[in-house]
Amino acid sequence: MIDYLAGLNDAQKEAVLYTEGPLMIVAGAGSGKTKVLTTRIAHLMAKGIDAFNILALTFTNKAAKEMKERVERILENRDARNLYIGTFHSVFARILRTAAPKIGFPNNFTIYDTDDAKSVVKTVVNELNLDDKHYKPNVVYNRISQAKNALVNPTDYATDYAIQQEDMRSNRPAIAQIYDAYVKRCFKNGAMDFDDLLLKFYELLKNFPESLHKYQHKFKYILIDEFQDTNPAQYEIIKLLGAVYENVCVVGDDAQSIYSFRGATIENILQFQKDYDDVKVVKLEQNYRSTQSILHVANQVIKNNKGQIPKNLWTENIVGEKIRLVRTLTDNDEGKFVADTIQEQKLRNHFNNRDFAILYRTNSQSRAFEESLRRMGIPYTIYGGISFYQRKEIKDYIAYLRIIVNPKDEESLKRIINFPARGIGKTSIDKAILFANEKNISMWDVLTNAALYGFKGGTLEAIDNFVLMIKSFGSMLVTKNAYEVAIHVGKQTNFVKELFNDKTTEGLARYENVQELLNSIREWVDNQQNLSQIDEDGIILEDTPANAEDGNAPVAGRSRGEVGLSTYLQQITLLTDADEKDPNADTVKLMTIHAAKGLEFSCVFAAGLEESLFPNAMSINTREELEEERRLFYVVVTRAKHKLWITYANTRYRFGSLIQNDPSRFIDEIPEEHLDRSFAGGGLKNQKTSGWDSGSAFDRMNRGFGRENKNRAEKPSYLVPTNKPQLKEHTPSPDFVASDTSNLQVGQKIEHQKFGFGEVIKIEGSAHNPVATVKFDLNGEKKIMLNYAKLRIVNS
DNA sequence: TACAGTGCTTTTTTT
DNA sequence: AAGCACTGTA
Repeated sequence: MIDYLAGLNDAQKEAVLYTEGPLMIVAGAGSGKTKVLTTRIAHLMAKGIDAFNILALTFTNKAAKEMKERVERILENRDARNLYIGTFHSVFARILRTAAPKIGFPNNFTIYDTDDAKSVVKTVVNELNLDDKHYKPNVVYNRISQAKNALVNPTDYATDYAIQQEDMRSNRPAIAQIYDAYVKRCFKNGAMDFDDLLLKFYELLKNFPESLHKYQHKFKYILIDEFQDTNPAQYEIIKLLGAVYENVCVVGDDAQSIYSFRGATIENILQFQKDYDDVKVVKLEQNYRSTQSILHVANQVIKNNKGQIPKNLWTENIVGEKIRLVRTLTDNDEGKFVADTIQEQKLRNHFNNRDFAILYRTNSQSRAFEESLRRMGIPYTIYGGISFYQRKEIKDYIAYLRIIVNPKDEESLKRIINFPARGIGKTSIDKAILFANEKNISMWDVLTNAALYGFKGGTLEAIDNFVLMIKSFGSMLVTKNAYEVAIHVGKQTNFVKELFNDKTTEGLARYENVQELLNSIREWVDNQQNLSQIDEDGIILEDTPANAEDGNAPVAGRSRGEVGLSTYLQQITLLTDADEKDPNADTVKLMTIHAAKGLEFSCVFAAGLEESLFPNAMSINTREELEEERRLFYVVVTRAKHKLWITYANTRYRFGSLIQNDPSRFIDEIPEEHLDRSFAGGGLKNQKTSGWDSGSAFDRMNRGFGRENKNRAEKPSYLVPTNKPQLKEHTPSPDFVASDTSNLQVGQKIEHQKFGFGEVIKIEGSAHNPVATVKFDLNGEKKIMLNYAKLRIVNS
């Protein structure tokens, strides 16, 4: 083993060597947190602790994978394969896979992703005869999720005064009822949602002393990553697991707590110190990642938050360059600027694509960057957005596989019972569901006795055939692996053929996606066969590299679980789109700031620094929300190693119409001496010419981002006029004040800060979201969303 | 029953 | 701008 302590600073060493008793590591951004965690694990094992007794929990698969790999690298052997390193969700899911019957769930329980869960909410809302326009699945599901994360069960929910007050205030008094029905329905379906994976594991520990005892003694050493993002459910689980040995090591940074919307509470950091008498606290304050400039900016901004844990993050790195603050006229210009700058930096400074990240607040911002990067021929990868497994055709295919494993799963059953069309129409489906609800049995139970429930003729025949088919698939589970079953299903159901026969472009894409799914299942089976090993719980240890020579052959005598469909389904639901992508690929990375937590890049573009976008309009109502936005800003700044650009646009498209935003308040919090302001794109004030091709704009821009490109012959693309109508800049009246536009009428004259004077010629859209069409004297007709735009009514 | 056309909502962040 | 649900038509 290599000398793992070499290269650690004093604080890091202390955190590694303090192995017994509760330990809290306050790890500033870029302070070597992962290094400490992985070294600590290596140290534990060097001391002779059995890998089977070490549990490390992370929030993302990515983090788990990295930790596993780095421990292996330090140990230089394969002992790491026996460590429990994984996300909260995946580790608990694996344990629940064997323990589920104790709490009334089948071993083969289905894991519902967020879409599935919302679909169940919708079903339940409709069955309760409530209006799903008012009880929006999104809203209701979030509420339920919050409750679960706070360990509030339906009964508590219904009787908690504060919660009920809140639901009354939003005029949704029936959420308690929906929550109750939702839980019952999931139970009936033999399904757990993401939150249940925590909640049910907690219940297992709480209600079954023998289980608690077992895992308390199994996990003698516990490590928790990103502790600031744990929710109460996770906290209580950790507390239970660690209660005997108290060897609990938590690592976190209160300044990077950005998941409170998902139920995380910083309180856990304080609670941790209360729950154990003698918590050792180690602060990691030396930053190895960023330049001094970047770090100063981060430190200065976060100072505006109240009540951070006092710490002094410092670095020995060079001062570095100033942060470039770039204003553009539109979101598209912002995209062009970024793509152009990347191109230029690659040429001048020999960066690779992978050195760049474009980070933003919301996923919808990716489009402008995507377009401009594509136009420049710069390879990029977008993280976030819909994952492969969320595509409709993939979800449908997987619904078949789920039904085979767990026929009680009504959500999946409804998806595929009539696709491909087999003569079981909506009327029949509704009837079956009705019977199921009346008798409190599953829809599948109704279908298997269809004749009993009065189904007749062609419908009865169709149902019987369907049931027979699914049952025949089910009988394959014992002898066939996931791939064999999946292929068989695709053929027998005509699912693949149906897609193949659709020769439209989309149909072709769907067919290819399904082929890709099948390939990935085969790949998974191959991998599992090579390297799976099963521990005494029957829990499969994932991602353990093949190593036939060391005699660790897969444990014999088990069912085909390790390559079986059930295991496959369990793990793909917990996969996110980030897990499908290679982080080392030489591409520019595009992702939300949330998704970028824990990552670092040489060059970072923090985009869309505008009021109402960042900080987001949804999060400026309370001090707590705003501070979380500020922490988010702290996170994005500290992702950068060498160069940081902060960009914002004066106008951008939202829901198809233009809106105008002020620069983010966070920009004002950056010390001016660290900033290098510039402007990219046309529309300079007092500029008479209409174009973006004016020399002065170009000069200004040059001054803006560096002298290097002075000799540049060609104008960057965003300075070249497009065939779009040019915006004629308007200087707002000195007395410009936005008017109340709730009663805006057709025919009224208004002034817009950017577009100038104009007349309202149409008002459409809904009452909550009115859209005015305005004919501007200078700039022609534009659609303006009144909820966002600032207009001054000139006359009435 | 299927689908084409219409109108309405959506975008905060995710395991 | 786009996706979704609803409606009316064939």
